[in-house]
Amino acid sequence: MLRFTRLTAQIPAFLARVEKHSEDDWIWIFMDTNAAANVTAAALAPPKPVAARSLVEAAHEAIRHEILTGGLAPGEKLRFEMLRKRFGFGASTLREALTRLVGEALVTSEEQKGFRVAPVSLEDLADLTRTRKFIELEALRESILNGDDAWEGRLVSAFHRLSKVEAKLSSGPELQQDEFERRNNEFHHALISACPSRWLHHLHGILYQQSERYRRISLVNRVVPRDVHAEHKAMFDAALARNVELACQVAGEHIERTLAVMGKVLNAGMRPGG
Amino acid sequence: MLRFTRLTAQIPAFLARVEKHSEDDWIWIFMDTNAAANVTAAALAPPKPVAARSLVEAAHEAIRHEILTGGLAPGEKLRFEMLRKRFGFGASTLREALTRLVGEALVTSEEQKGFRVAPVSLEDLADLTRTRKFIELEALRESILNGDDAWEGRLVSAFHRLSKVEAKLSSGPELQQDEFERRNNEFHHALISACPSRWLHHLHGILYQQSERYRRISLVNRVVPRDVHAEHKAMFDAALARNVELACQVAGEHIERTLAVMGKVLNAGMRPGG
DNA sequence: GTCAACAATAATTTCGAGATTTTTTATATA
DNA sequence: TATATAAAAAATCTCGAAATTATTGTTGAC
Repeated sequence: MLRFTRLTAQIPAFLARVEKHSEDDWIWIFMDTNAAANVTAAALAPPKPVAARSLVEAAHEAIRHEILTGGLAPGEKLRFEMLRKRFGFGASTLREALTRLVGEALVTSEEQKGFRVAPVSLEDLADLTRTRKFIELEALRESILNGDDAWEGRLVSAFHRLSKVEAKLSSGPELQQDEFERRNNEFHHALISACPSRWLHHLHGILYQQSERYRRISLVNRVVPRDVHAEHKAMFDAALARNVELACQVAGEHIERTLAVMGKVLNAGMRPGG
Repeated sequence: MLRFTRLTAQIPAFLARVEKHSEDDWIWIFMDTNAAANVTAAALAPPKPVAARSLVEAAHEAIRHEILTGGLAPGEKLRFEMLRKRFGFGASTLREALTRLVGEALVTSEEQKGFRVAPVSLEDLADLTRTRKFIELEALRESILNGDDAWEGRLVSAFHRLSKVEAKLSSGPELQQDEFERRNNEFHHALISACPSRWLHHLHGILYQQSERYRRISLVNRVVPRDVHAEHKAMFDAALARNVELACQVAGEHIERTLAVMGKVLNAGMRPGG
């Protein structure tokens, strides 16, 4: 855990402010990732709170967030000099953070030639979606069959929290995107949380994070009106009713529809080099 | 690529000998991983040739090999001082190699508390096998449906090479284990190589490497007689005949049987702490 | 004008020392 | 004896410089 002594000794450039909450033992580091970033005059996202136990973890989270939100573009070369200026970490620290991201397939690396943000493509999106559907439906099936009262409790809670932020999202500005992603993740994870297979969860986690990347691209420039809340509610109802076939069918359609929407956005907005 | 200047400048302790083959551009580094290892008087494995483009890659390969073959035991703490003495790499290099292994789930890490070899268990083996079957059969199905002449060629070649080493394995000593694993991998990969999904291949790769670890444990102390060659041949024949259902059934049984054998070995040989 | 060899520049990779944190040991107190 | 606190030891984590490699630019020969 980071203590104040640690933070005062080396305050990296990326730090916006530091807070100590009395409720727990964590130090919250608010990162202003836009401060040193070469972003255009777009609206600045609010600082993302990160409870980091080490600088490598902080660097990992910071770079991951930039990749997911597009601050670091697909295919972009990740030079250490640039990353050092932008985030304020040392070379070895950055290197280890990038290696973690390679393991998550968000970054590619070639020996002696450095790192790049993993590219995106329509083909990859289609393959990813198809594979995720394959994994997620199996996990959902097992989860519904194994779900107990605690599972139902998690599901009800997650659905409620998601519904609240969905309501805000449709009316207000796009400030809530990080929060929406968090709760969306929470809901989808709750659905399959009673699946007993550790490995199925592990694989699903990899694919889900990948698809989050595409989802955020299509979220910022939404072109197709869509009632996501109704889709989530249908999944929620079918799961609680323990109707395996219906739940899988609805979830499958939900994933497919996401592909359709994202496909349109990518197809319209992607440039050859991007 | 490593040049000789690089090697002569810093010859790590793990180097046994260095060769330059004229046929290609690689420098072959023969690592004597037992030299500095605290192994007992067990029979020394022959040096494993590794074509490394960087020291991180060499360290990654070396440690991975030790974990797969049991030279580093499941659950064992991986202290940097020990690794430095044993392999001869610097701290940052080792750190990055371990981070790669964490991405492959062969090593676990806890912030500020270091790295450990990932544990093994009967539960994990059962879950792993079940998940691998799920993924591999789907990939096999798609592969057979999409396979062209080139795929058949790869399959015939891989099966032939595997058969040769299988014959040697049953008669001779256990010197061929690395080679058997390589060709076994080659054969199983050839079977599904016509599956067009990149992500299915990616996920399968993760699971296959994990199961290799358990397989090697059961190989060194084989207790159940088994005609592996016949099983491989049945898979080979069904795949070439484009009989999807039969191939999947046979492959499924093959995976299940492997679980049964490994389960017996683990159950008999595993100690509480190991 | 094209290509190869060479020099200059820029990037990645590696190492070891110092800073920080965790773990162990010692000491005091109830 | 058990518990809490403090000092000592051992481990991890981080940084920046040095070594190595890749890339770019230049020159000269054909």
